[in-house]
Amino acid sequence: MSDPTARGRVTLTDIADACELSRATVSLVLRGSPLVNAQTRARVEAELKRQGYVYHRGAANLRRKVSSTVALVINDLSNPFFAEFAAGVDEALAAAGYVTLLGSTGESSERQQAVLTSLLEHDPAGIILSPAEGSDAARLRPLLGSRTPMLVFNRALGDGWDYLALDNAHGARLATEHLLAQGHRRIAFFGGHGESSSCFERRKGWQAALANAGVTPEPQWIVECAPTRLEAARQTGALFVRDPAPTAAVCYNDAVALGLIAGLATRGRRAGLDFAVTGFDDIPEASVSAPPLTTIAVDPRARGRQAAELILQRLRDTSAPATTTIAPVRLHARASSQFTLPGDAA
Amino acid sequence: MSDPTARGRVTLTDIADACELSRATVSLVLRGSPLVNAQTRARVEAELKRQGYVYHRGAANLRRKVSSTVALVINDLSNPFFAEFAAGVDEALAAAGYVTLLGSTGESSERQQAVLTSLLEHDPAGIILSPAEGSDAARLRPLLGSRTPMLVFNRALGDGWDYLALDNAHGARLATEHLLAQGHRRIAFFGGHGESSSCFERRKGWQAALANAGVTPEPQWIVECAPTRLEAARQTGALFVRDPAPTAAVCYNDAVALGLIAGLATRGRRAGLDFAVTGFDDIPEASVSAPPLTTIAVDPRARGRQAAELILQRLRDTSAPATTTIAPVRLHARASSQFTLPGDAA
DNA sequence: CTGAAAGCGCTTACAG
DNA sequence: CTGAAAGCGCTTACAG
Repeated sequence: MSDPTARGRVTLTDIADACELSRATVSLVLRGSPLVNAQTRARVEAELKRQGYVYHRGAANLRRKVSSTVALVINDLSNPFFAEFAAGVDEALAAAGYVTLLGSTGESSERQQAVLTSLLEHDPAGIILSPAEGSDAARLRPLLGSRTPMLVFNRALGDGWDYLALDNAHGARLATEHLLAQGHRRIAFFGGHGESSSCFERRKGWQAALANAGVTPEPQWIVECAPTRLEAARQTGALFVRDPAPTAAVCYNDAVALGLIAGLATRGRRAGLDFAVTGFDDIPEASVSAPPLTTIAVDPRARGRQAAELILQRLRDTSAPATTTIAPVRLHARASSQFTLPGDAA
Repeated sequence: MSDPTARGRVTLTDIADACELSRATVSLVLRGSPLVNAQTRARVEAELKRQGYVYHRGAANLRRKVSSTVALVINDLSNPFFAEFAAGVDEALAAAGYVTLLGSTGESSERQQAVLTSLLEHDPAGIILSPAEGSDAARLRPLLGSRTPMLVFNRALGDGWDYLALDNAHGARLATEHLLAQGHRRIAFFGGHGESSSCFERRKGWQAALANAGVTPEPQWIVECAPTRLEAARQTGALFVRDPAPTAAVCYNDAVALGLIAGLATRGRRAGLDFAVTGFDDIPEASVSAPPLTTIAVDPRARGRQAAELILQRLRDTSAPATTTIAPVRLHARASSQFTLPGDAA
């Protein structure tokens, strides 16, 4: 069994036998205990290398009743926003010695239940969840019990869990104020569904900025649509059903904004030149679209690192009350909002 | 201990005690054995639910000497190409009942060693590795031993491991032929480093297509640069140092192509109108850039699913010889290559 | 159909 | 400084 190319796994017992020591002593060497005699240690380490020993963290964790993994459940990795987020999470978890268990839900709350069930069986120390649309806290609670702490990201999900939120209201407010500063008054809120908490909050920010500027939004300034490029392009016409129509739109997110830009082009209008558009998220496409998109940057990678820090902190102190953290956002002005209304400009 | 909100974990023993059965019987219920009396089963299942029992797959796997995880090691999740790939991998692994252990290397072969070491300690059944640049098979081999099968993606990495390759040569050939068909003869190969296997293969395909058309490439038609937008923009001038200059360029990848488009614009040239550009990858930006980018689509999500299938197959048959699979690619023509040379057109 | 016993690979008091 | 024994949560022959 001392042949490194042998079939089976090399275990602590193999090393102990080869060194004529007990497993306990080898275990101490493995975890760098100062108790072990230097010569003994050297002998063991040579043997570990010689046999190609691989530590079985699962067995150790079982015995020690600890876990060295954190589960990350994401709607959809092909969304660059979540991919960046995941990259940030993994980076920070790895730095802290944890391994990321990945799960994705495809925005289905059914799959979310299944994915969480499966991941929980792998005994994660904690969970970072970016909830699928229509997630139900009541169905999640019995699944999670009280043993496994969870950090919810991006979408509110009821009490009892830590929550990392984007400052949606503030972001939409920044975008709206930016457009107001360029002389716009009739500013639409375009895209998204009112039921989603992020859409709701962004509308609130838009509304607040308008109110602050003495503008009362008309009902037809709010256009709902699924947050995809295609749907947004299709709904573009809804902005122009009544006269006078909006001259600018704060979009629910970048996908919607890009769709709107395309929809405008179809109607012979050019974003940035005769209509002003802002997005939300600052996805990579935003910088290369035609025109480049003014948007609200949320730095998803930094959010990922932040989420990881929050859950690690929670692992250290399970008893502290659940906390809500609001992550900053900032305006990234580009050409799509360049169109100003000279008449009204300050 | 029958209180579901109790501190500790609910174990098989808790359930067995509550039902006045042995752990063996409860274990059989858990895994759906037909041996168990229907009433007994019902009783146990009620108790499992009542106590909020969560299966500890790690303990079961330890005893059964199996693993239900696969490690996925990716250069960089913020690259949408790899994010899509990861999404495909996770989708297929989850469907097969495996959980994905995530690791990322940031294109550092040092980190890659560390990440693999850490992941191996979690006893994955197999590994899917998209190697960091400059990966060294000789350093990887002792790490992996012969116990853990690995599937290498995208970059060749020596023998003994399964390999899923993109058909780089064919893709570059398609792009080149596309440009030839539009009348171009002086077609550059722009970007990338010759040492990287993917760049080398793509150049080969470009060369073959040119040779096939009776065109002998001149040395200055090959411009090297780091595969980033910025570097490509900086190197644009190198295409035009000698007269007659190329009228079209096959780019190493989309990032480079987008950089070239920007670099051209700086010099007053417009891709698609007075110069033809093709990319490689079909990243999301390709469809919204100005102009939209003609590129080679590799469907990274499908590649991810394929990679997962390949490693799962390997888990079923460890003894079969290592295999190389070449994934198809296809041309996605858009506006950036629209520029044709009327004089030479067929 | 159910139970007693051993064991997966590791760690942790406790002795000495 | 090292070892013997028990145990983490589960499964697997083997009895009965």
